[in-house]
Amino acid sequence: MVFRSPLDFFSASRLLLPHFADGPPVLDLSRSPDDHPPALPRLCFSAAQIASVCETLEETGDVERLARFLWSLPVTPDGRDSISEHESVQRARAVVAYHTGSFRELYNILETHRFTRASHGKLQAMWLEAHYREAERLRGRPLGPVDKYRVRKKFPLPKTIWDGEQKTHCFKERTRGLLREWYLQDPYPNPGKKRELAHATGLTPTQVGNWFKNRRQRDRAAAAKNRLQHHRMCPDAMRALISPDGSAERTDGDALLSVTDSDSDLDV
DNA sequence: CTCTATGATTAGGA
DNA sequence: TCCTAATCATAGAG
Repeated sequence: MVFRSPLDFFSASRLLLPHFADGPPVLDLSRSPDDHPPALPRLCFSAAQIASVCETLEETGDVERLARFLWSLPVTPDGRDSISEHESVQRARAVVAYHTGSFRELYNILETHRFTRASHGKLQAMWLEAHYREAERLRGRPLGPVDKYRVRKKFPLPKTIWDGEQKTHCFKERTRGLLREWYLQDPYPNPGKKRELAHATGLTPTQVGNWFKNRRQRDRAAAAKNRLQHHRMCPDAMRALISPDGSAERTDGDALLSVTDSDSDLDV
């Protein structure tokens, strides 16, 4: 036995890293050709240790060193060895491929290994960024939101890094009805009320907050538009609405009320 | 495709 | 921290 604990191995591997080019000692362990995992403690231990090194290097963001470390590992092309089976190792390979611009390799890694939910966010971001960059290079100018949308449509996330969860584009009608009711009663709910509403609608408090925020913003925008339109149609009447001292404070408030019915809320 | 509606995110202020 | 304004993202209608 070479290393007694993960920490031993890790600190050793950090020291040895520059010399790994000729093969780290830990890899010289004899191992059975394949798939009978007789659960040799030594074998599993080593692979797990390598995985742990990958994780740590990935966390520190030292991609250079991570790349060198991966380079030093024995690689079977099909990636079916006990080392490659560790998610951390595949994730590390993906990170390195991404940072070196080896997008083909990145896609291949992401498509051919199943990753757990905890990795999904980061891997999804890399998948998308890589495709954006390729598309960007192809057309020679930065992508706009619509271009990116098309790229996402063209290269859907592989099932290996996406559990199929979909963002809801619209809340349920009942939910929106509840939100509207509460909004009319109080457009600025305190945190307690937000939580209550969240519970009643099944949304998160943040979603409730977003909804109110968007609603206020869109009411104000519609109010401003209305005001402009009225102003154009009958400037004199509008002037009459402005208070005698010349301030226009009132118009905001009453426009705000008038707008709620411009939003197809016929059913509240 | 464009336009619209609507949920989410971000930057900056009080 | 919560707010606003601006903007992004995305589904659906036309």
